[in-house]
Amino acid sequence: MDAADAVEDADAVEDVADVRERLRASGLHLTAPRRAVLAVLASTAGHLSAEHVVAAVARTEPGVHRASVYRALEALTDTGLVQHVHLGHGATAYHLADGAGEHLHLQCGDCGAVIDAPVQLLGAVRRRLLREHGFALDAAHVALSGRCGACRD
Amino acid sequence: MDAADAVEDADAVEDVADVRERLRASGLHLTAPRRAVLAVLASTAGHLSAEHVVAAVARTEPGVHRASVYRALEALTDTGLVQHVHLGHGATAYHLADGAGEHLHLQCGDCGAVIDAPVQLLGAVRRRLLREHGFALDAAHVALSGRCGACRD
DNA sequence: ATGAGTGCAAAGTGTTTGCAACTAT
DNA sequence: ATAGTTGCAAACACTTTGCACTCAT
Repeated sequence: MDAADAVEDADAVEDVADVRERLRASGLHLTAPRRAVLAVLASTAGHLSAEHVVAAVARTEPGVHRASVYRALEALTDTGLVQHVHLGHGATAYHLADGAGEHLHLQCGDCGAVIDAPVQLLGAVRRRLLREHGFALDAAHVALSGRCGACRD
Repeated sequence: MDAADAVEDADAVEDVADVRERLRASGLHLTAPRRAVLAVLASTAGHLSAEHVVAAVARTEPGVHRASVYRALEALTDTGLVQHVHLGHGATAYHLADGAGEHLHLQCGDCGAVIDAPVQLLGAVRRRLLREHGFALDAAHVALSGRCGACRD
């Protein structure tokens, strides 16, 4: 996938046919709960907890059960459409997989805010961990903890 | 305080009088649950979940309640005697604050193993985050996620 | 048609809290 | 004496699971 379906302004996951296609590749169906979950994630720039998604989905699709949202998030993660970050403090956060590539996450231990940062920030560390510890770092999968500028008054 | 106290090795946290001193500095008492929790942490090199500590404490001090262990871990953390790491997968892990200084943690997403690594590994990243994002990284507070050498086969 | 997916209720972790009784200082 | 602490039970937040039914394909 390159020039043809290259990344435009429009987010690829908002294209229903494309989503159905990707799900089909894994033998999965495109259902109302999954569509609703994707819509919620697409409508928010930030990182949402599963419970937050549950609440948001309830507004447009009142019939959708909490468990279905959790299962939808899992299925969409498996297909690569959605990604999640484990936060030290609080619940797992979900966001659409942006075509641009992964980003890593900084979480403020005081206010809880999650800040995005470029992955390459840990590039050198990743190489060193691999070489010296045989450890293949997945930098985007957990948020780095610390204190944000606003909270360091 | 019995004769056995004289036999302890150099580890400061194993010195009961010293521990009492540090707790006192915060107006805290040295109690049976707290002593038991420290003993458990001192007897294990690795990182223990709160529930693991609960189980271990139950062996020597059957009367100690689960809630007291959680509260003891919190109190001991506040005084700096104990530290904890948030793991992406699974419960928070506790360990004694080693006088040598902090170390950071690598967790394998496959086998769950927690590997220690030197803090300075993230020294450059920490400086850069502070300068470019105003973010004060606490590198030891969450485990970095990835896949360990043994699981990459 | 048929396997994938759903809603529901219920259970499972991991952790916290209100409160009366207790104890280290 | 008097904070600080405990045990207990119950609540808590987040997430998973078994099951019978429904739906996308």
